[in-house]
Amino acid sequence: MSRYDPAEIEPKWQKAWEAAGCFTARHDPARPKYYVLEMFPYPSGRIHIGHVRNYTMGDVVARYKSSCGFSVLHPMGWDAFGMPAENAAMERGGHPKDWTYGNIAQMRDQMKPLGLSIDWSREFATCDPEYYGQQQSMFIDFMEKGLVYRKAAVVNWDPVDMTVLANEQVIDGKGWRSGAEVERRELTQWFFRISDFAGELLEALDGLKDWPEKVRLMQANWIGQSRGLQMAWHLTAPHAGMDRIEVYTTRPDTLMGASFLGISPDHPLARALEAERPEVAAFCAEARKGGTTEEAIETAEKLGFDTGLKVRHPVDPDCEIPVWIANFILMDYGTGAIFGCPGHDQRDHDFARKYGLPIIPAFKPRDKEVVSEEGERPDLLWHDGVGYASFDKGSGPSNPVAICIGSIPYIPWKIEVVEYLPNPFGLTTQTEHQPGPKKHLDMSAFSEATGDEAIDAAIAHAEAHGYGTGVTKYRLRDWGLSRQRYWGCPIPVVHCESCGVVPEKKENLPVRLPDDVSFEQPGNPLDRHPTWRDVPCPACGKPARRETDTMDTFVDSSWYYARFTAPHAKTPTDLAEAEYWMNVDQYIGGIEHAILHLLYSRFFARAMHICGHLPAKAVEPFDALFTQGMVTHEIFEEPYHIADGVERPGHSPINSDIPTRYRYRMPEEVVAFTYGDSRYALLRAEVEAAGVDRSDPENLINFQTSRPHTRIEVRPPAKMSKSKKNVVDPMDIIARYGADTARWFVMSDSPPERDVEWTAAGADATQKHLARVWRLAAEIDVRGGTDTAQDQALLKALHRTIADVTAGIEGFAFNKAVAKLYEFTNTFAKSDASAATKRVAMRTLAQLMSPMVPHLAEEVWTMTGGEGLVARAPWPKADPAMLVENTVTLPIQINGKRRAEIVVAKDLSPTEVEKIVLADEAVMKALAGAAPKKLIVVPGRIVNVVL
RNA sequence: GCCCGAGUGGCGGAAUGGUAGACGCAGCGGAUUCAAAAUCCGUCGCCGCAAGGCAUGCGAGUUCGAGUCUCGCCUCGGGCACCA
Repeated sequence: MSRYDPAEIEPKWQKAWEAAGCFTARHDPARPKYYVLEMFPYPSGRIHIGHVRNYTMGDVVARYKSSCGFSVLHPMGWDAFGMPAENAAMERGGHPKDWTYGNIAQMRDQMKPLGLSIDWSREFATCDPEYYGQQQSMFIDFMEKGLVYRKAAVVNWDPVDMTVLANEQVIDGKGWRSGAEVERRELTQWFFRISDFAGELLEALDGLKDWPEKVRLMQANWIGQSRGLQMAWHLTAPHAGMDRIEVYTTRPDTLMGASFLGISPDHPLARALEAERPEVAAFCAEARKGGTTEEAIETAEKLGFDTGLKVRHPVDPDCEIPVWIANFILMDYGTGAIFGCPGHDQRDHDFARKYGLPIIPAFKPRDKEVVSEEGERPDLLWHDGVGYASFDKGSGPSNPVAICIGSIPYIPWKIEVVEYLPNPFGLTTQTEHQPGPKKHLDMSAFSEATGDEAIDAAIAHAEAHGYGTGVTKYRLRDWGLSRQRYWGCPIPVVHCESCGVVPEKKENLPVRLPDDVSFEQPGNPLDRHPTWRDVPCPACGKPARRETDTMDTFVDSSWYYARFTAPHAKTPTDLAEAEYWMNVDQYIGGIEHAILHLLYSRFFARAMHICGHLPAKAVEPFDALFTQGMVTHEIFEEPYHIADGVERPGHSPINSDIPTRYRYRMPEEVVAFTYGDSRYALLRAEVEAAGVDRSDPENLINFQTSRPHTRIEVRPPAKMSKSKKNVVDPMDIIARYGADTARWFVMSDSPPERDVEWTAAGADATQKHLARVWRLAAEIDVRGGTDTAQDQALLKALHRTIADVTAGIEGFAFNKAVAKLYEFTNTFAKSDASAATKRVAMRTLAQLMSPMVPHLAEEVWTMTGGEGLVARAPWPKADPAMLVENTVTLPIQINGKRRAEIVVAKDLSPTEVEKIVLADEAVMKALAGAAPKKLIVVPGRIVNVVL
């Protein structure tokens, strides 16, 4: 061989690793273990470049740790249940199972040429009955321990297709296929009691030292611990057997600003009124329209309905305030009822202004003025009707102090120190005409209270006067796991008229999904499958019905890491194996999983421990977490429309009622280009058919201009996702350049935690570099240097590189490790050191490169006389003696600007440095004979002369 | 709307509060070659002939010194409980 030929060397070394069993995880009590895991993929059909990035990172860690002497577990599996398989069955026919296993086979074939150090003997898919049967067994254990229960919960309901929709299937509040306005509907569903663990899951975050701070923060916010006041507001007249409304608030200090009480449309009182009065029913129906996501609810127009009922203020029973039903109040949060304080809450403020409810301030900012109308205070600057006492010159407003929206006072929470006054703002007249409380909490002791102190004081007041209790609540809700879909793990219970809900007997597990199902109608085929659905009761034997809901796919991914420690055990886990391999030492995955997947896994590990499936040490299953950035790409949407029942390309004709529709196009299907400041895309097939010369954007824009109605929308880069079709197939890079080029390419340049927009430019250059390393190795004997005097310099650079690359890999700074390897390669190429030394240096370089480019590394290792496999060689150690520098270059700043530099002995005393600095030409010139005002010497780093 | 991030040359990016732009890509100039490919050498933030000045999304602040710390904005991305 006379050149670098990845097509020849890559399969060769992959066979060698396999023959040597390099990657088989061995339970070896004599050695420390290291478990590295990348979040397993959904088998969409083809790997994309994001997978290559993710799995190469894990592979670098796995290979590095293996070289460091650890017994490494590095497994791979498939998160194989979920909606895309059902969608494929609906669109193209076929069975989700065939589609899924076909995709798995394809993706495995695509991953293997990457040369990942994966123990494929542990591979499984979550849709394997062997796996989901163990999951069902654990579900029954969870039932026994009271970790699972049923209750009513809302789903997105498509009234035309008569089916439950996932949030993803709700687009602008409408069903994705039917286009019908989605409703919120209640169903009885299964729940895990994750909220019982809220406090523990929150506290344990502190122990996760090797998790990114931002992930811990996101989880803490998600769990959302709050200290607040729960209290009863009594109805002036009992209604439907209810005489009070329980309200929870995190802002009890604003109690005196209450001007209305709001309840959820699903509150028992609202339900009662709904049954009595058609206008309430009509309002509640309207309020239930739209999706169930928090985003949809928060951003929907605020709607309210005055029930006519009134409640008494807990502090001032003479004060009666109205009860409204409002669409932004969720039954799931708190008690499903709030008191509205429009003076200090933006949402309540908007609501009050819309419906003409009073806005009553409870406090004012200390030492700040309150103003009314825009224009009254010319010394203030105004922005959107809000006055600001100070403005920074330039862009935006800051320091909002004097607050007024229109003529209505409004104080946001940002102000830390507030002043609670018995009669804030002197609004006596206003309260006489409006139903605000006339008695006031005496908050004068807190005239300089911060928000938190005032909240504590208000809770203390409520408890002392017996109208409320301080409680700690969590935002975290129980985990609804029921899905009304086929392609998921069946919930192993049977509904019996006499026995109720009965778990399936464990010996009958797995409850297998039936194969004979059709997806021609919407909805869950299990519901329509009598021979699968109708079974005898496991307890009494009478005819009964299987549960037809399946489990959320998050359940599957909440314990796969534990299953990898004993993937074929006859129980969910094998405790001896779990004891050795757990925890996952390094978990790697996308930031998009920062909250749900990781929180569910943390809960599941605890539940598994309670049921005896995991040792106590594994309740936090992931010791260290790294969240890699996403690979993004532009999204292309092609317009089309349907006229007279026929699909036609392009936008619908102007002035027609026909809607323009869009479909996604893959990057490879379009020619994208920039013209002026805009991005354009054309269908590749059309450009090619028309024979347009693509080398000049001018031609492309002319082609576009000739057919404006077909303009493809180019959306900004977003996470690669199959549903948006903005995925790039890495297979052609691998086929053309080899796996090592693909691996080196994704590890260089971008820091792994950052998102990258994919661009293929540079793969050529990457391969050139690898070929250069190969050539440098091959040429050592032919053109080997002769100057042994240079040996020491080369070795010194080598040891510096060992230290830097090791630090880079340890710190997940792969791009910096790669940069150091480039640097050393340049040093090596220029060095005229002896052939013997060069051989040693090159062999070590191969080792340092081996986690990223393992095939090339083996080849170079062998060429330079390395024994055995690099994969088995111990990681090189930097000799501390070789890292010592004797001199250092100190930049000299004059007034903070660099003006000169000096080279001094590394340990020269500051006093000596000062002497040299003061004698420096540039410094003397700047000083012009005067003494410096100040002279700062930072040993080993910098000198600053202040004039 | 709420929570969490990110923003540095033409591009990807580097920089324990201490020389902004390591390293790579692209570009430009040169060597080699009949020519090209490949390879090698050099150059490369912006303005300026130069001295020098200006530069890390925008505006303030702290500091001898700020890409880095603080405050306020802007833009983009992720998550928001049934996408995985």
